[in-house]
Amino acid sequence: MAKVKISDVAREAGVSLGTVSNALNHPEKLRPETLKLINETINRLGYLPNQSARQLAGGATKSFGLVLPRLDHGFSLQIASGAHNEARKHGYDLLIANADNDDILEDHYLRYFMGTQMSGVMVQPMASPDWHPAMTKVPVPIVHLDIHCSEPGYYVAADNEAQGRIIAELAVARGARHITVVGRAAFMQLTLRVLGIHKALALHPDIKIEVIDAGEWNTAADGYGIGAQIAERPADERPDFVVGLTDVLASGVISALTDKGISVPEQVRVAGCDGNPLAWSGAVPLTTVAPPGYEIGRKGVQLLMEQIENKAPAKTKHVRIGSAARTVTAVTAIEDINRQEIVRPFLLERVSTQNAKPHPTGQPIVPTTDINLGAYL
Amino acid sequence: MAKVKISDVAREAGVSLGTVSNALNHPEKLRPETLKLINETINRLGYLPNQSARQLAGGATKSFGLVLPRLDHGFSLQIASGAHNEARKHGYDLLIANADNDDILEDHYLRYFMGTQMSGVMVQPMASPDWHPAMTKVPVPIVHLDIHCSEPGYYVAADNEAQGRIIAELAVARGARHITVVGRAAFMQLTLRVLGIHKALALHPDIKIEVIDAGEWNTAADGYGIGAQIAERPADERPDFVVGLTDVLASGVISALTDKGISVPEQVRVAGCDGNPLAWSGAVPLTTVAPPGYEIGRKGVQLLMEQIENKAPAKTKHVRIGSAARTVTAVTAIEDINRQEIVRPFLLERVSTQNAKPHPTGQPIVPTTDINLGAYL
DNA sequence: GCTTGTACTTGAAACGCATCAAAGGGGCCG
DNA sequence: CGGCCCCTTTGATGCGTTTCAAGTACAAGC
Repeated sequence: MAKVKISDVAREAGVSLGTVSNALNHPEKLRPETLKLINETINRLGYLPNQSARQLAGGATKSFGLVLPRLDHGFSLQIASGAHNEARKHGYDLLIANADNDDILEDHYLRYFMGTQMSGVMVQPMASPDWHPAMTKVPVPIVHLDIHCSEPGYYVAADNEAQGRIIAELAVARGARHITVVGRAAFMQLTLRVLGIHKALALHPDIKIEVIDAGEWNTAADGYGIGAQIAERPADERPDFVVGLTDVLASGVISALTDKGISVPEQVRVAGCDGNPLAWSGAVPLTTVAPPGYEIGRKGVQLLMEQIENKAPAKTKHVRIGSAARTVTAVTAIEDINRQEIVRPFLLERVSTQNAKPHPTGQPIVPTTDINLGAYL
Repeated sequence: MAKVKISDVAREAGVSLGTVSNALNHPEKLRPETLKLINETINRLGYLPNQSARQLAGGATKSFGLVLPRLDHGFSLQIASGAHNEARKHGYDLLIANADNDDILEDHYLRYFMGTQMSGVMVQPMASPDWHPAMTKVPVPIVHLDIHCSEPGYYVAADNEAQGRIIAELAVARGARHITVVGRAAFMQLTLRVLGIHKALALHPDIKIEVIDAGEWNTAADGYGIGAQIAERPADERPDFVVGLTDVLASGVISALTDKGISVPEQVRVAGCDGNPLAWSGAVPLTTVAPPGYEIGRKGVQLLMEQIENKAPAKTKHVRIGSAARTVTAVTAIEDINRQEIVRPFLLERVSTQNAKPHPTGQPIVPTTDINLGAYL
């Protein structure tokens, strides 16, 4: 069971080595009967091309790498999904690596991908991308997702600050007097959300605001714990509006409040912040802001293709994807037939299904808009 | 910005090519000062080793490939998480490919991984693994996850049939008279669940049972649609127990019923079948059976390691992981302080946290058991 | 029959690295 | 001072492909 190599196939089929290679890569160059003969031999021998050798000899392969901070975060999955579909559309493979919230690992996989002659690499970085100089010197297209900074490079991001702003404005509109933000702003995305919340509330100095740290992982369990803690306060010290920095947190809070006999949203309103499908399946609806993860992944691949196809690509390009506000609005309009402002996954799915999208999961609802970062800052 | 290669580093550092290679792979062989010089040069030049060349020259790399049918299915994510952690523990990388419910793609990525000189490959196959002969001829360790069949090979699976049986027995214990199974049994796993349900109910011919197809994707939206349909029936034609073949379906059903004014679980009980964290975050708890995805991923990697380390590995090995029943029981016991039998993610997390597990996500609660398949059939 | 052209096929060269036998250098002992 | 051994470094070799210039076979046109 030694490995079958191309020369074995060639010998066995009675043709030359180069011909077999052509059968694999340029079948149109071969006489149909030769091709058939070779294919039969390949199957008979169980030959599998050695990708490493292919890549070494042939330069880049048609595949992209995607490094994600975690796999169990719905937003990252939306990115993966969008990136996958777009990549396949261009005939590229997509390989995903899980950095597991570890920046050493993130760097590791990044280097791994860049060294594998990937055609392009995408990262959803955990922190600011102050890359080792090596990164920028390597001639592999790279796109940073869900983050923006002033360094040169390609970036695609949702507008996290706007997400915070929108949810805060929503709270104000609902007459909130006391807002509690739940979560640890460990990652830049979350930090930006908090920033957005503060900016929006700066216009309303009369509204009380507090931020509660939610433990390292921002899990539903953390949310539950804090929810329980909030429930035990005297009624007048209790917030009337809770914002979970992630939807999962918010959903934990809802569960705790409900368990403790505090009704949501009658007594306390709870909102999420990241449109995370993980948190959407519950029977109690959760108001949230939906960032277009799918679109971000898609646009990321498009930027990769752009860099590949242009000989002299732009040095820097910032793209901000779709206004979260519009998503909320659109779905809210539909949801008005129900009892309150709601974003639910199946309703989102229906919306996109009605738009004749082939497969509902994670499909974009919000149009993509390219906006120069400068216009924002 | 031409690619920096090892010879460039060697020339620049004034050492030979082999020395640089040693610096990368066997640093202990070098004099510390030489090593330091080389490392500095590597950083200065931004050298990144070409993985393809490494693999070509050096044989297999320490990395595993994992092909999953979809990324947005919680169970697959648990597998990925378990596999990832176990792989890292052994110093291996894990690369994930999304087959996107497409068996052509599944095959494609499988071949890709096998051809990349991966040390091992895992698949969660969509259908029965009647591989092309090529698969078995390639000397790369392979483990099939979440499936079992009689063909030779390595398999790790949850006991899907038992999952169905358990949920059906639960329904009987709750006094169900009319059970509705919701979902399309498109994949073998779901088929096995239905089989388990039928087997368990065969002992209770007086209980009415019906199966409703849920559309191609078994989404929450599909569940919602069917739930609405159930809600509109006259009360006496309505089931008193609904089983969603997936938790997502079940959660859609719950939402619909609740929306239509039918209370869960007072009027209709709804249960899931696959312990999918995606569906767990809601405020209305969902009874479900939790298959140990994390454990399956972990065990998969262990089997890979076994094949790698043993010169003459076993031809065939079937492993069934952990009883789902016990999970339900364990958590139910804890949940008794609340209002009903419940499995909720944060509670699961707490259980495992109490057990001093480092990171809660997807951690195993159920002990792993290796059981010969023969004992089951 | 010879030339030109067309349609395939060939095989050597290169891709960037790990490996390993061999060479080099330095210290120690007799 | 010579012989030995150990530690470090060297560089030629080969890994399995792709590529491409060069070759072959055959047909058409003169």
